[in-house]
Amino acid sequence: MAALANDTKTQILELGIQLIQQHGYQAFSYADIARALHIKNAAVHYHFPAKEDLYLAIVQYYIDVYQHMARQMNETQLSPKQQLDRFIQRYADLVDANKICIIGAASADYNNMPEAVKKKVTELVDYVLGLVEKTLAAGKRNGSFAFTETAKNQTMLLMTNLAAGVQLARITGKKDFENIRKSILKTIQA
Amino acid sequence: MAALANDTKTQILELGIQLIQQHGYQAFSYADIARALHIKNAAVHYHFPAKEDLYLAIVQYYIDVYQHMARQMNETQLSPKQQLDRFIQRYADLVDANKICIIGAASADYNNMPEAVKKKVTELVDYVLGLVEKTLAAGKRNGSFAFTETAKNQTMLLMTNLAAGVQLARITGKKDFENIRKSILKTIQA
DNA sequence: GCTGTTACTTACTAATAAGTAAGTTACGGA
DNA sequence: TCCGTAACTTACTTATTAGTAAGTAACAGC
Repeated sequence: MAALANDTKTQILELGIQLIQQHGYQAFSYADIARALHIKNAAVHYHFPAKEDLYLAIVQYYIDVYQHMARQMNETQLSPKQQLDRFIQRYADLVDANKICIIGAASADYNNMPEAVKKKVTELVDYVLGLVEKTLAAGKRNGSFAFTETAKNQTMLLMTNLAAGVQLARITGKKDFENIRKSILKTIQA
Repeated sequence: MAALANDTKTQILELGIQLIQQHGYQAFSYADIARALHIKNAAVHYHFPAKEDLYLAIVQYYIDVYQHMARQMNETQLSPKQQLDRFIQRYADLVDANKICIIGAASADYNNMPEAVKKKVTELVDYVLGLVEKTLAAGKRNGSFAFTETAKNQTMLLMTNLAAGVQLARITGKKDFENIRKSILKTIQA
């Protein structure tokens, strides 16, 4: 929303996202960000006073992204199948960039988070799960998906396949994610 | 193997495992371990000179655990169904202890690892995947499991469900893991 | 009874972490 | 033209990090 107002602030945010997905929250410092953007440590603190503020902004950014995605999918009248393909493609892109999804990254770090961040993460997860659940349910109704589980359970199966799929691919190689992707699609193919 | 020789060393190792699964590798320090065990920082370095050595020992420890488990399962002639139940129960225990599995934890931290640790992690993952694959294949042969994917692909689906299942449960609550567990079992039930 | 080894402690170091206070520069109104 | 604010930099502090060098106490073997 207001994210594009300030250039440096946006750059910090985007770099923060990248660093979390590539190295984890604990593994990067404000000094890393400052170095990469050719600004000083204190400039990062100017935009995000504490590291917790940056984390919060990153999670909020993803909530915004998925809300935007949901709206766009509605407007463009994408079929449930197309919606799901697009969603899965996001994970394939993560694999190519040697990243893991923020939800997985957040989970690994969950026990170290301040309450405010935990709450935002829960908000994000609930939103994303809800989004996929609606897509799966719609696809079942129009006959393009078939599964015997509830849409909610099928969503959890699919999401865990994707999230841990990118994690596994980091260790064992990209082709494992491709196999998982194909298997997921078979699982719900009508 | 030789792990039980030295008491303090074993305690450091076990505490290290716990800290990695609860907080992640980057989020704990030798000072944390020293404090908890009422020894000095330098004592931890005596047993594991660098943090990398501790990480390596932890991953090796899990390789040993799973090798032991494999041998035991063979000796006690557990059915594939019983073997899988036992394996899945390990993940349920993680959820109860508010931990995630080392493979998931290692994946989040993979890009920060020295090559030697990466290699050991790959060794662990390959071993565990191989173990589950054998169990699924055996279950299919004796008619207790049914699935259309290859045993390898089915293993990856199951493992990603479990690994990300415990991660999800950390954020959204334990009952989500229980639902995933039931759904997994339905998926492969003959 | 001396020697070596194991398992530590004491006492550090250098690097890096997050965070802050005070100053600077540029710019956009009123 | 002065004023305030935004977006920084300079110059710090304090805490914590991994890691080390040197010393010590207990004990086992010869």
